[in-house]
Amino acid sequence: MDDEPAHKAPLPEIALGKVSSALRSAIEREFGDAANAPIIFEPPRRPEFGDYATNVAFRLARTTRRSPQSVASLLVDRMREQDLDHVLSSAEAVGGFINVRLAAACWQSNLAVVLQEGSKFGDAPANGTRVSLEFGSANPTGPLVIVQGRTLSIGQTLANAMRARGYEVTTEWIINDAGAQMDALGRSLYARYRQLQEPDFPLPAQGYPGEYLIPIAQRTCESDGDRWRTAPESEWLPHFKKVARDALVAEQQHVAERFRVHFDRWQSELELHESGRVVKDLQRLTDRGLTYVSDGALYFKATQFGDDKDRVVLRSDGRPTYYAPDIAYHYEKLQRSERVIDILGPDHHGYIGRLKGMADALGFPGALEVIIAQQITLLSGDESVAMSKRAGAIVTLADILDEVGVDAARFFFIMLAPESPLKFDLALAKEQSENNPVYYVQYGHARISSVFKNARVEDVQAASASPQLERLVEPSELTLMRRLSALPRTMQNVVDQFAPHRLTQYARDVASDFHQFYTECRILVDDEELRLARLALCLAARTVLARVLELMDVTAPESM
RNA sequence: GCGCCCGUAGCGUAGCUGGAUAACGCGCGGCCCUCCGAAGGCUGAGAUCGGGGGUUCGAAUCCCUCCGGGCGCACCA
Repeated sequence: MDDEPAHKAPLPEIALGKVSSALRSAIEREFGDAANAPIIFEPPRRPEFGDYATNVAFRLARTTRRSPQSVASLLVDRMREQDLDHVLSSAEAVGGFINVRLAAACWQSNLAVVLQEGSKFGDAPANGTRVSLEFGSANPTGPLVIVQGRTLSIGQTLANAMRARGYEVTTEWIINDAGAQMDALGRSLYARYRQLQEPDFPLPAQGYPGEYLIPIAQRTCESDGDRWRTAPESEWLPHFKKVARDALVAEQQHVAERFRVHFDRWQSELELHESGRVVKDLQRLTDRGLTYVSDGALYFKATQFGDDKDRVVLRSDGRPTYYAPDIAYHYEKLQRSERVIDILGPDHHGYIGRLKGMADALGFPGALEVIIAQQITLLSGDESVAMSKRAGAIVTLADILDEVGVDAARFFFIMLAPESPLKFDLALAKEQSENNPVYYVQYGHARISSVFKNARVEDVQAASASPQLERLVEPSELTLMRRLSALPRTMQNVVDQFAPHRLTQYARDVASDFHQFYTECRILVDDEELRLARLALCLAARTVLARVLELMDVTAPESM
């Protein structure tokens, strides 16, 4: 039972476990094991209700036919008869809830752990689960636009958090470089190329009118001259498709890196076709009797796996649909991962059914999870801004980065729950970038750093060795310590719920608790024990802030 | 018509497996720098949680229904 050194108070989780088992035995003694209600302690909303609270008395009230408050009072009395002084500073029954406050020493022990683990605090050991996380995957027909900023931010932050919590994550992007849209792209580039000589040369009707193809056309002209002007389409089209595709993919990769988003794999759809895997994996479905031919087209029996309707995979002319290479792509991902996660835009939510159905059909039921990131409405003041590539009006992600910077953009894009629509007011983002909450958090980090600059070097070193932490008893100190201890739980929550916005919330909470502590407690006091203890708390707070910012790929400045 | 997401203070949002007086930021009113960074802290006003039913000891949260807004329902990608 006593794994911990005797001189140290148990960590909060362990202390809470002791409180729980004491409560459990009190329940059994009073009500017998017929009343086996689960005891769940959770932090209450309001701090005056203690560190943790449980509603177990409400559940017991029914079976025992007593009021929740009388049950809670009785149980608290019984708990007080047990020796819990070393873990509990108070326990009381209020309105049917049982509220407990842990001994300050438990939080101080936890602070020592933060100091000891440093930048690793919050990590979980490897759990042997391989995760494929796909996001981004914009069509290679234009520059990345603002909408992609959201999926990129969510995806990368989720990947960071999952890795920290022990998952083996592969981030991936599929390049949709096959199909009719690439013909349209090739023809659009060709038109831009011709326009260098003949300004009236028409853009194709279904093409991409954005000006971003012009510099690519100019480069082509510089390298190739006008040799393509007289060539037949059968010759120039494959060339221009490839040139446009390569240039745009390179630019997308460049912007992603600038946005601090990194992909482990870039999968070309064209390559899936050319390697024969698309056809092979369709055959796999056919072999299982999961396809049929109707009106000359090959259908996958998606309705057998919960989809609304069966889905065409091969058109009546033999060409595969968009869905076909996705089967090959997902089959490969499913084979090498325990979990496959796709982050898609809202325009793809009709696609979820057939994706999951396909995973089931291929023998991986439940392995595929889909996150839908809702739409961004782009505004400038009161006016909406067109974002359609086909309309030619583009606000690129690179533009946004130029305007507000990577830090603010990354933080902003994950501030809202993914399923919540995001209104991005360009004018506001430009004018009020200083009001962005990211600066509040970064300021906290810079402020702590500043304290260390003012402190003596020997003190800072001594502080990292967990000095007299029992001197930390002020309310604002305890609040901050409790907050820091929530980092591992918060990170796990981000991972389990696909909720990166909890990270931004937590970062603000940590900064807020620190600022309050800073206001109420002077750190560099004459009393050496107290000074070192408070420096230790600052060190831990800075560690946690830096960690959270790191998970979001936002910089943690020493000064600003 | 069917499906998915959203509707919480003037604005933007949070609210995790249902819990105690619904939280945070911006904006608005007031207060706090002889002292470690005021990009900060404290405090006030401001919410019938879109409407109506239901389940429950208890509902912003779950169920039904209606109303708004967005998106999707292809042999497009």
